Amino acid sequence: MIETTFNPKAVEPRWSEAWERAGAFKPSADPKAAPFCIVIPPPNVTGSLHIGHALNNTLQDVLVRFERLRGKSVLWQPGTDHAGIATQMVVERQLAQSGANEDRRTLGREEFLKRVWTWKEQSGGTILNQLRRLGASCDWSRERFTMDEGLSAAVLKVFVQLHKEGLIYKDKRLVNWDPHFETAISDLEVENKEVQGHFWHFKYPLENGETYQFPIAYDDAGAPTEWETRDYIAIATTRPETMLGDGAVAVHPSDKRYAPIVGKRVLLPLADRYIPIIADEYPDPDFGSGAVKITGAHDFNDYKVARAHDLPLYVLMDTKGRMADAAYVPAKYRGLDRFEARKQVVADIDALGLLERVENKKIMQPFGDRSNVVIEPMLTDQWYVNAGELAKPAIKAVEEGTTKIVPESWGKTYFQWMRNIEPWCVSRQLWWGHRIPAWYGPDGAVFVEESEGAAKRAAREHYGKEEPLRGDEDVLDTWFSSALWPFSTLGWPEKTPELKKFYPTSTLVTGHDILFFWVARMMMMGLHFMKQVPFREVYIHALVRDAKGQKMSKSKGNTMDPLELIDKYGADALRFTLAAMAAQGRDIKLSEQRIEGYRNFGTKLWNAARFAQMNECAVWDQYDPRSPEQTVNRWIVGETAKAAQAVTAELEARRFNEAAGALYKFVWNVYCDWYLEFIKPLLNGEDETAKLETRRTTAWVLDQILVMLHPFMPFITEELWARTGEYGQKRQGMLISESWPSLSSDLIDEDAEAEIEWMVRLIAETRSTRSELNVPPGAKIPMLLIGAGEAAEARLERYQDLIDRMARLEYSTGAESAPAGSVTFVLDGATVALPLEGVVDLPAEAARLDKDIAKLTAEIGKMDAKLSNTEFVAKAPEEVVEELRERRSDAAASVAKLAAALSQIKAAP
RNA sequence: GGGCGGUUAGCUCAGCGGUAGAGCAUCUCGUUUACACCGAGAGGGUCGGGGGUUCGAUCCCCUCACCGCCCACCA
Repeated sequence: MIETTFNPKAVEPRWSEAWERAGAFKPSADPKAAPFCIVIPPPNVTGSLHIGHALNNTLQDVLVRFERLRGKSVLWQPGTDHAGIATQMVVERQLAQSGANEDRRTLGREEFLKRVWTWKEQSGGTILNQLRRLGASCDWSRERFTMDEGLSAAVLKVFVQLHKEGLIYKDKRLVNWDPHFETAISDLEVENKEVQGHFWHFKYPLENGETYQFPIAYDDAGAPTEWETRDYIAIATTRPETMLGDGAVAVHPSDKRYAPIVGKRVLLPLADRYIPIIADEYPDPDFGSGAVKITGAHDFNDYKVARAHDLPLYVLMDTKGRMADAAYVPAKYRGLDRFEARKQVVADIDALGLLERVENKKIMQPFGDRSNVVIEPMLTDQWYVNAGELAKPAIKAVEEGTTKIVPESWGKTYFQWMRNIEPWCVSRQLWWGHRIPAWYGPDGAVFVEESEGAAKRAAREHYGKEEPLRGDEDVLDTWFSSALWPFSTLGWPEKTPELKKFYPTSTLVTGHDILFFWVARMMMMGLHFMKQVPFREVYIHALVRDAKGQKMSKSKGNTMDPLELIDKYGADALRFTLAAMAAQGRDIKLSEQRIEGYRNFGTKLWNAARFAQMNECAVWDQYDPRSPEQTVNRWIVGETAKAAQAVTAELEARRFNEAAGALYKFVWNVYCDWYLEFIKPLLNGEDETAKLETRRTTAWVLDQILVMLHPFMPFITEELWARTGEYGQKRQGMLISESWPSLSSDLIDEDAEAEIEWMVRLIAETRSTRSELNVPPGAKIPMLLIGAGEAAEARLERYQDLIDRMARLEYSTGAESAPAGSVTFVLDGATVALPLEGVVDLPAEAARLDKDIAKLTAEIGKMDAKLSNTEFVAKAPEEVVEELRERRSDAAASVAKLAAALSQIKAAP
């Protein structure tokens, strides 16, 4: 016997294990089955499952299970990402906390990496196990890691080939430098944030005490009317410490105020150097003083100006962001942290009387997305990928629709970024990651090869003799290996059968936060190395945001932990909620109540199955959905077909919320609320043929529901599949390997549909207009149909047609005598008992009727106005006018009915 | 400064040319009934403001306001 509620905790682990043991997650070997492949966005090994992962993987699993049920050969490729900075950070923190007084440097590179690997082996699998709890049906036997052997070989090959093609090169230019991790990072890893800062106005004195006339007042026409004599040029900066590295002061060539002094020199205070005043298009004459200090080595804009004017570049800081030990840095600043140096510079400028003023100002400042420290533009040697070149085919593929982005609007974002893409800095001064396969000779010549041996051979050829080589110390950006994920996980560079079968992959499911980081780069690498797009479709889902800073007041830090939610409500409830909320829009805010609601939905389904079992509705494998003769059965078969068509279409269109909603409505509002109620008389009746047909239909529909719901709620459906097989015919296999219903439209029986529609309307109307019945105060109203007195009889007459239909549906209890609290009437010779419900509060009913009448009358007035508008009647489609007329007459009839009921109530004692 | 999105019931959100929807919450009534993780009802909305197109606009167009996100070099 099925118990009254579903117990996810007991059931979920059992099925997870059974599925995996049966190999249900492996692609089917059927050569005729069409391939369907999704590569998982590899979570960081350091990660633990958050609600965003839960959403992302639920959607993937829905698609994967859906396509598997549709008979495709499905591969969902799992794995994890080594996450360079994040992982190194975790292990370094662990070292710091261990109290052993060790850090990365004291351990040395080799030993440190050993520790990281140990950590990875111990903890790296956590998140994949958490995904298993969610029910993710990845082919776990194919789990990959971005730093495992095969994927590392792919990275080597890609790097070397791109280098040979000139698409990877080493360059000295300004790069975003993270002084905390002491590494370069890419543009994407920089977050610009607005912070409260200052704008310091300095005076740089002209050489030899020279002066010029500077306009300080203008007339209406913009001509200067007043001048003052100046012996300095005013500049402003948000970063005073960089002034030590200034190479010039720039003004706009059209700026007349400074025209007299362009080409002259100013004294750079503190540094005691003279720097030129140059003319360049870059300064905006209307901003600040119109003059800009040019610090080529510490600002991206200034760098361009400095290069254009061939200005010297002064690198002011070391890798930790401390003032460098360099000849051009005055001794007193050397070794100071950049923020300390800033204070000191300002104080010293002030002491010289050269600080004009200080302004408070909101400024945009770059922060490292991991370290959260201020990023420093630094002049260093780094490896770059020529992204501009690789982007071209990647742009074209989306333009031409070879890869489709869903929802389409994200295409714009993709194009905008791809069309303005900058060289991608791929080297990182870290230890954890793929080491850059470059070796340097004594003269600095570089040899990029897949192994040290190959590099040595190349060097021998180059030098004509054996020379010692020094390997590159740096590692690659984590996203470099992630960019290869769709083909490296399938075995590339080997020519594996999986690669042949599953590349290009079918769909990529991801959040928009990694559109640039990952999706764009997979497109570039996939097209370059495979000559084909990595995936046919990119589905971009919303981000789940924690309601931090939002109205949900009571919260402190209300991030929702999916594992806790699974413990509390079950994986199915969480999955269904996420899918139901995954409308193709923006962000999702999740409420726990919603999950509770969908947990209840699971219970509802569970109890429908319980009902089926109690009524011996056993599965019959010979069941033909065309066979039923009873109206309700013909009707529900049609409804099932409609539901199946809707769910299929919505899933194909990736409207997960619509698919989930269609299932929810069908199960709860159609199958449970109406069908199971309608068949009770049949199941309790005498007609054995009808009874058997109804039982089989009930079981068949339930089966269809279980299959269709399985992608969303795999555990409860699999469990019910097994349970319902216990009392009927034995199941041949597990639900996960069943077949998706394909039910054609000709199963929809319009006559049955019409009859049921009438039934439903009858019942609804009887309920809602009960006040129309003439009943004494305090009397009870029969819920279904019948009242007492003349009005009730009039009603019976009015609904005779419908009652006939009901009779044909055998919607009668056949009770001999009515139980207490019910009324009876005779229908087609059978005595029908109906329960009595509801006490009528007459004054309240009268008030409500008054209100309804007023509302309807107003509406009728509006409709009359419209119908008498000749323009409307002339222009509107005929059916619209006709509909309005009908509506008007319906409303008028309603008013009459209501008025009659009102008068009856008023007449009552 | 560009670009994108949002503003719909008390809350969280769907819908997006043809009589305003869901879940939760609220109120009323109901458990010998598959399910109280339930059932039957009810209340609750000038679909952010203002213009326009249309026979008809929550939906399309323009504009304003507020909120959010992404990109960007204003020192």
